[in-house]
Amino acid sequence: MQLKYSAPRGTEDFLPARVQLLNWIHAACRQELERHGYLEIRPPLFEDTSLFRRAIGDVTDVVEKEMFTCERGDTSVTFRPEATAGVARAYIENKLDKVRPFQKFYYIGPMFRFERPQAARQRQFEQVGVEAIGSHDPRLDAEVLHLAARLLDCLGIVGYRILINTLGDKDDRAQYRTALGAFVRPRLASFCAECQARFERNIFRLLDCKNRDCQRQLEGAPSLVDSASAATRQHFTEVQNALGALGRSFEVDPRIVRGLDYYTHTVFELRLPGLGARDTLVGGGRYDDLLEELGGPQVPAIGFSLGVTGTLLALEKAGIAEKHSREPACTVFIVAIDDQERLAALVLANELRQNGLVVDLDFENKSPKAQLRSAGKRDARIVLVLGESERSRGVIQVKNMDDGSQHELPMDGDLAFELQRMLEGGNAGQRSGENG
RNA sequence: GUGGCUAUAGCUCAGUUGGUUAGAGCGCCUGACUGUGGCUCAGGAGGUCGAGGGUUCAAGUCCCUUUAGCCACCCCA
Repeated sequence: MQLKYSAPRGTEDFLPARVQLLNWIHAACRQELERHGYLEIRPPLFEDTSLFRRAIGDVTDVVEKEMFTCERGDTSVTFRPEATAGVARAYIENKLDKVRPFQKFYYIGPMFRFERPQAARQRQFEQVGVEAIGSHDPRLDAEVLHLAARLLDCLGIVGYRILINTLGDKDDRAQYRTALGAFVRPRLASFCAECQARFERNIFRLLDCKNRDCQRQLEGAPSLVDSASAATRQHFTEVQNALGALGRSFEVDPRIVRGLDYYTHTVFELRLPGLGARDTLVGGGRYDDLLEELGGPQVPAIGFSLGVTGTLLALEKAGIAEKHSREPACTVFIVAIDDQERLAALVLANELRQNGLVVDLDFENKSPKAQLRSAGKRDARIVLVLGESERSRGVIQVKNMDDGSQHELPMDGDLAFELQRMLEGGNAGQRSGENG
């Protein structure tokens, strides 16, 4: 069983049943996002490599070792590892600040990161996310965060934790970097090797090290809020108040620092325990300086993204995935008894389809019995049987698959209308089993 | 980039201390009086046991290499 070709590492074929599940997720998210006034935006799947370097940060791992980059002559483009950079670029390029300074966007689509796949982690993966650009209002932070949680709620995911923190502004971070450095330096030797490297590279990353010993070392470390400016502290407090007003419970966790360089002030994660290596379903935060850094206007912004791969895993564990993974049924199936009727069946299917019915028929030259079986497997609610005796009399057998009853209808009447009536009137019975 | 685990039919897996034509369940196909599904019964197709090499009279079973998948680290949705 040696296959000549297989899907590239870290990619996945979504077969029809799974696509149903994805579509359901998309639809549920879309509805909730649009209820909150977010409009869909679709930047390209790849951008100039330099955009990501600038936006995400040159020394982040995402940029250093996870980019799918394509060089062609003197241009270098990269498949987007995340969407914020592209949306920010689009906002700037289209001068949206002149049109309507405050705008709320959402996106749904694939992202690409060249890394080793593992649980809930693929090289091509999908994110649902939002970017609200043009407001520094702490109520917006709360809305965005609440919206992230709402998406999980709408999908039926329960038991997630909301963790929030503030990274303050540039000055806050500069000051905190010094304070944290002063705390860590004397005991640096007792941190893990990776943390020792992080100490030079990005000291904040020490805070979310998974190593227990490192965490213990950090007990009593200063937190950013302590040394932050009054304005930063007030913003953070107001975010928390607004969240409370929305009825969201959350935990303030000073170890939430996020790995992308553009974050400022409010950052947050929604975590669902028990998912494996990556239990963060949603990550996000403010990025008040990013647009300016990319050469745009000085406008603040905030966003999040939800990882669909992890969400799929969560839905499977919760037993929600299965009932949204069924292949769609065809409502009418046409059985041709003899070869003479096969062409007529195709033509009839075409007519019924044009009248809005979901119709299918046999393409494998199966026996009538086998055709019926196919119809049953496809969950057809009505089977039309076309044989010689029907043809000669200008009628067709209409079989109700739910109760097995059968009657004749004239071919020249409004067959589509009659079938519709049967389906709507419940004559063909309700779908057995599931409700809603 | 580093480490661990796995690799047998379409799917989920059994395969005893290496020993005759490699099994099950599900799925698929066919049939059970002429043109009728779901249930039942009967039958059938489908595997060079991931690939390459080695040990042996004999290997799915032991050893080596390799590839892929899964999982973990890093990092992150």
